[in-house]
Amino acid sequence: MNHKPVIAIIGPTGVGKTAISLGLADMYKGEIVSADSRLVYRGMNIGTAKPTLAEQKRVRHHLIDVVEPADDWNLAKYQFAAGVAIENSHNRGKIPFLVGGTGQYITAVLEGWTPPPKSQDIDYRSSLETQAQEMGYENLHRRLEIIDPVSAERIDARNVRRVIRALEIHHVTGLPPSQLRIKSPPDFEILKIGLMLPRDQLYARIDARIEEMMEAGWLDEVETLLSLNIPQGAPSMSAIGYAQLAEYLQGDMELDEALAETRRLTRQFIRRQANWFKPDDPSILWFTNDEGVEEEIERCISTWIDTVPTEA
RNA sequence: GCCGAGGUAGCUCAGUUGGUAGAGCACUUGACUGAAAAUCAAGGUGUCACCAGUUCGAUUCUGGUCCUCGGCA
Repeated sequence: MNHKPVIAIIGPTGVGKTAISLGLADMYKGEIVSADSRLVYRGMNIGTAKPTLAEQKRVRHHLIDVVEPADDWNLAKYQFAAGVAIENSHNRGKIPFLVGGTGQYITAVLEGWTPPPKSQDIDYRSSLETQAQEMGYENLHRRLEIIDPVSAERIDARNVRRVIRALEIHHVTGLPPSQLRIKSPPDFEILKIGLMLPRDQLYARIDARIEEMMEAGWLDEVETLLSLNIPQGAPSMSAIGYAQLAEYLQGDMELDEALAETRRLTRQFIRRQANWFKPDDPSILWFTNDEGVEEEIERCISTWIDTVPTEA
């Protein structure tokens, strides 16, 4: 198979990506490759709005439930696994639908980011974290200026996490990180479908969805996670809502406050997500998710498929 | 009804010894190449309750009015 179609369904949390992509994947013999940094964790179902088991059965899904909440997960692992999933779908003659709300993951896959292999050194990283606390963030940034002025220019000194990552890359590879920001775009035929809704509608949907999650037993889910003794600071437990409900369960916050905080953080998240995919991006076909969108998108996909070069 | 406290940004409040005002949060925008639901940055906002007086000038001082919250009847 030499034509490699990939259909990306993008949009903020709560806009309705899951429902629509399920219908589309059904219709076009697709498989869903999740692009979501929280759906990878087993046992985090309700609060992540993970597709149900029935839904996962209806259409083949990838990159859901692939690690434990205590495990390490990152962009490099995602990119590798997504690459495999996409290739396998193609080999089966299926169209992979890249669906999710993690802009970094989607962009990395579609643009073919190639971060240096094996550039992680957790010990070095934590020693820098200690230094940042003891000597201040300016100190680390000054060091970055010396080894890589280009990165130092791009990264705000106060963004300690990123300054440290840049120093870490240099420490492991011996090269300035700015020279390692390479893209090698994959040879996919890409269609990007964007789903959107006006902010106020989106916010209202989110508020309602949080209520539904609570009724569905979100608290119990968080309680179970707490019983697993996940290490402090594990990315999984930094998920919106999970962190707040954990605080409530540990007696550090009122439930009302935890839920209000969750709504607030979700709204901020929606705005941050919007930075990855802009309404004026000519490579994205945007649709407002109201009555009849699915038909509109189907027409659009059908037309597009006809233009994809096929094997002779 | 009396006594006390107060009315300043969407919210919680600070402040101006008289020169028309500011923090946090909310909200909006942006960055992002191995934590990304993470991390970080930038930004606007006001009849300073109302009316009058003193003053070159009042949100600030004085008087009155209205409203809110306590306490007492």
